[in-house]
Amino acid sequence: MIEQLRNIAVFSSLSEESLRELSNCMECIQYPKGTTIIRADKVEPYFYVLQSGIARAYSDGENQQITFWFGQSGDVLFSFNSYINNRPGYENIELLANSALIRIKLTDLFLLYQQNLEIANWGRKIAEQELIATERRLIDRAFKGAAERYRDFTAQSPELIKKVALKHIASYLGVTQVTLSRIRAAH
Amino acid sequence: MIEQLRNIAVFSSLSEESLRELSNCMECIQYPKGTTIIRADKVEPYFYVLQSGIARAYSDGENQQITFWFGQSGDVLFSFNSYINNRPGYENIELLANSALIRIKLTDLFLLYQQNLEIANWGRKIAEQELIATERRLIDRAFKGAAERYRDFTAQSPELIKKVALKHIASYLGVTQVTLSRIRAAH
DNA sequence: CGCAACATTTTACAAATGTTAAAAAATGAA
DNA sequence: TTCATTTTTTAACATTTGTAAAATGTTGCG
Repeated sequence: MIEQLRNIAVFSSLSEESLRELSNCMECIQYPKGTTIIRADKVEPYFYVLQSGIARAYSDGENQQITFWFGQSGDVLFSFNSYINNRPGYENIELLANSALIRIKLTDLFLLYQQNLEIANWGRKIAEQELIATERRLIDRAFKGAAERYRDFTAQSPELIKKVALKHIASYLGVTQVTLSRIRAAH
Repeated sequence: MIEQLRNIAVFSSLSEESLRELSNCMECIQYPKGTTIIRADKVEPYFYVLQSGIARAYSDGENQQITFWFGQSGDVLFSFNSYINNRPGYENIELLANSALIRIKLTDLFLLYQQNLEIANWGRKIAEQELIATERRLIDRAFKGAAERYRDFTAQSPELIKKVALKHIASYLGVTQVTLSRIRAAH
């Protein structure tokens, strides 16, 4: 188990001992494509790491559904508002492929944060990495047009382009599906 | 000093002892309106807390300057990329009013993160709060029109509307100044 | 296969926002 | 105050993006 975890980037910096403590709270689970693992308006009690598969987070609006995150192998996956504020979140997360996940109960994880300095700093770095990625997206929206964001996305996530419906990619990029089609047509 | 810190929300959760350790690394400084305290393309060696005053973070584009953050009393203020990755950042931060700040050298802060469990968790929560605020803005851009974002901004930050140039607020909201004027004209 | 369900593209038109330039208003310094 | 500078608004027009609906393409199942 512990050797297997070493191959997952998010765990690679942890010492043998911390990794063992963390692994005591872990479960491996597998879900089929189409499973919704996190629902808006519920407090989600687990923190997940996606070992294999694809996930997307979205929120429902009046007449639209906005995708604002995609996850791939190695990515961490959690309801921000459940994890941070212990409140129901605004995101649904569904699996777009059969997926293998590791999950950790938040109550266990928070206990570790209060007991283990290395794990507390590990949790800090997870939040920091998510933060810098999110802010980068906000700034990219200001400086780059939709066509450039689409090119960047295809360059950085070629597997997602193949496997994810374009309507989801369109809302992730902040445009309608019609606009994305126009971008793609302009080869 | 320590009593003074207790009144600043970001420090309020810390124990007497941790607060003393942290305060050993602190300096109070004052800068006049107009000072640029953090520059893009420099590694910024300090973490700041704004005791009083107003700050804005912006990035320079080809022919535009995009404001993506405002800070007020009690807000933390740091170059994300310096703090998280020890690399030059993409943001400039300038003061829009005479301001009093507390600063902590990052090298000292990182040492504390490796020594003090409570401070490590304090740093984790700071990143988490910034994360959830940033993600909320990204989602708001998808679900709300520019007029609604402007109304929300005026409701949540009435002091900023009074004191910050509208051109900065326009770019913060993701529209041109002309569009913001039109929104305001439609009372 | 052949159909049904769903995804993607295309078209025509509407609405929102951007661009540029100029006018009006506000600000700050002498 | 007065002048110069900067900010904000307004106007006219161009461009982008959105909306709705139809056409085309794709997928999976009986």
